[in-house]
Amino acid sequence: MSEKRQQLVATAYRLFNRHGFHATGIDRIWAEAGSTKRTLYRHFPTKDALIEEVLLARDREFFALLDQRLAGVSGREARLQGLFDGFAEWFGRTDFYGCNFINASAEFAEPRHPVRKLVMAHKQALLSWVMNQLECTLAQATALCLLLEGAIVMAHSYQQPLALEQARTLAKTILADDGAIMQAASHS
Amino acid sequence: MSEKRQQLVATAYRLFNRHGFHATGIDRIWAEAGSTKRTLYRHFPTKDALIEEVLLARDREFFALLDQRLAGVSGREARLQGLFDGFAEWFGRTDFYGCNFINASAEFAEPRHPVRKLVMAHKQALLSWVMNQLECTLAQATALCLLLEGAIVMAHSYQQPLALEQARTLAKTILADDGAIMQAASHS
DNA sequence: CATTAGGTAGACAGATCGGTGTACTTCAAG
DNA sequence: CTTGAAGTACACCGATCTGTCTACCTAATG
Repeated sequence: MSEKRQQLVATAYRLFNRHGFHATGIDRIWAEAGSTKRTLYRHFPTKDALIEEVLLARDREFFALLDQRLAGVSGREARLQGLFDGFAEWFGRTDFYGCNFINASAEFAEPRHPVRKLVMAHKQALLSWVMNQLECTLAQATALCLLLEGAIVMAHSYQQPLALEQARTLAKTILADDGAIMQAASHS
Repeated sequence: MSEKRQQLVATAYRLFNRHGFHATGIDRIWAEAGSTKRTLYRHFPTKDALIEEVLLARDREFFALLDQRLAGVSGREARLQGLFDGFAEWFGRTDFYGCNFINASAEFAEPRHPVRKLVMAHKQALLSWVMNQLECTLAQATALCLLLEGAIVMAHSYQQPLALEQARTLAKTILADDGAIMQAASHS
């Protein structure tokens, strides 16, 4: 693990968040990372490869943060609260620019594009994570993810981060219901 | 209203959807619209102005489609069903690329950018539209929008359009509750 | 000592970007 | 008949884009 490589990924992550993937030029990334173009291309063959690396790093960080927040917390309801507390803190950050993977979906729409596959893999991983960590059915986990994604959009596009609390209330009823309500609406 | 102008907006809308705003070049827009660069710049001073016009047109079309679907439908529950039916049809279209305004948020993050202001205006309009058309409280409308936005993300980024049916089930309980549940979680 | 990976510096390429200039045509309204 | 708006065709501009090139430096490892 090279130090320059990490700085390049971190800088790219920050710039991609702020300005988007296509609007961020390679030159700005290596310049702000305090590196050179040759070094960047030594580590990443193309810009797309750098984008993929950034998303992979964010995927790891994201789940690490969630795991860390739920570590030692027992009880399904308490763990649900921990999950939403984590999102609340995320939304409150000054460098919150929505979900990187939702944003990536906006710029890479073709289903066969590697970036798009990373998006779907990340979201599928989140679904599985919720199902495992909150010990619920697939239908419940899908509904919970729907609420979380909705809250992200409310925070980012509506600029209403507090809608998360409504999602939290709904989430509690979903888990408390033992899946009775959601089972009927599950088609996936 | 010029014919060429409409073709330019329609083509730009299609290309922006498929490839994103920054990844779509001006040259491709006028070429595929069967026009010329000079004509494009006669109608729109800059590319950003074209983007804004495209979003404004989509905003008008979006609410027109919703109004059309709810025309003549009476009863709050039936109107809610009509709204979700409209979204279901939207998700099923082959040219579904998620919500243009959510996507615009990904590429234009600065709050003072005109495009970003259009996004917030559109989402605020949707919130008001839901509140008026479904005759509900602000808290209920916020929760319903959260469910709709969540369903959009599930359809676009998760590739699970059927999660919309879970949102529909939750939405019914929100409206049936007469706002009791949501009132407690409302902070906005 | 030799090899190799990582980093630096800066030029360079070919393409594309958003946007402008000029000159000509068409056509409807005053 | 004249004016002006709309459209066409195409050259052109400076800037920026991703990516490659050569050449040299440094440090660790075998």
